[in-house]
Order: sequence, then structure tokens, then C-alpha cells
Amino acid sequence: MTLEPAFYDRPVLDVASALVGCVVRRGDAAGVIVETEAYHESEPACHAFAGLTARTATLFGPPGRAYVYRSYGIHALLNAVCEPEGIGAAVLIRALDPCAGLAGMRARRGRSDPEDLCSGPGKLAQALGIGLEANGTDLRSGPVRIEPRPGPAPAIVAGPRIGITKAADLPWRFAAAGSRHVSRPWPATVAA
DNA sequence: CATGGGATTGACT
DNA sequence: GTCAATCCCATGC
Repeated sequence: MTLEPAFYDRPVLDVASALVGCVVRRGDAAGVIVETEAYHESEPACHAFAGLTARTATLFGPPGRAYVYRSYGIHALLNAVCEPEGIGAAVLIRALDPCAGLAGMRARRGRSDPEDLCSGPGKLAQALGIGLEANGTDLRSGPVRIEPRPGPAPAIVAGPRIGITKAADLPWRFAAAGSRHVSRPWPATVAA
């Protein structure tokens, strides 16, 4: 069971909060999303802000696909493309609560602490074995899939995005309240 | 064609 | 807290 394309075909902020509590799966490895961030072509922190280029083609493509890119020459970061085709927008998956395939995650990460397996966008891509080859693949039928929330909707907190230099004031970061698997401790400026 | 910077992480002081 | 690693690609000459 995976999320329909229509799930992603709406405002990126709605999708970013709706994805918290959903499950990302690749092969035997899976985890519950506990942290996301929204990016939209209208603001400069988004790669799509520069317009349609070879790098951002996936962002402007149809919703419900994976946008994977390399950051700092080292890490792969996983995003879910949102909004109608032609609009550059995506949700960055920043952290997971590991729930299946822990042995494989530990092997790929070289670490055993469950809170250090997927508590960051680069970490979770490594833990699930997601590489740049997943860029542009379908999140419903491709190697990386996102499934609906297995349980009730979690309480969600919002705050400013992490690790960016542009438009850093927008409260476009969403996380499951109280989760210990988030990429950074929640800042003092917590909003519900 | 050359250059610079980045949605990060992990090791070290 | 500070800092280097490392590569894709956008930008500028």
C-alpha cells in the first residue's frame, strides 16, 4: 500500500505536515517519518528557485516522485516531489524512526544506536541504501516507497528550517512532537 | 572552461 | 564549538 499521486498534488506545506507519521520503505528497511521540511520555487532556499535546469528537472516533474540529490559532495538527500507538474516544490525527509530492517541499517551506517541510524537526511538515505539512482523514480511503484500512516495522526510541531542560509526564517519544518529521532533538538521557538 | 558553494556529517580541540 | 571531506552543477569569464 502506497500513497496516491493525488496525495502529493496539493500545497507543499500541507504535504510536509501530512507526511509526518507515514512510512518510508526500501527493501526490508523501513521507518516512520518524524521530521520533514517544505521547499517551494517561490523562495530562494529551494533548488527550483533558479528555474528549470538539468539538476532541478525532477522538481518540476509530476508529483509523487523521488527527488534525490548529493549534498556537500557526500550525502544523498531524499525528497518527495509535490504540487502539479510544472511547479517546483518538494518535501525533504529529514528523519525517521526506524521500524524494520534494523540489521541492514546498522550495516550500512556502521553504527548501532537506533537514534543514530536515521536522525538526519543524509543518515536516513544511507541507512535505507538510497542513492542518486533513485532520483526521478516513482514513490508508489519504484525502489523507494512511501506508505500511509499506520496509526493515528501524531501531534505535530512546526519551526524554522535547518542548515540553510536563505529564507531561514520560514517555519517550514515539521516534526512529530516529542520524538527522539529528530535530526536536531527542537529549538526554543516552538509553535504548535 | 574554471570556479565556488551547498537542504550534512563525524571527528577533533 | 570548530572544521574538513567531496562532488554535482550553476554561474561567470
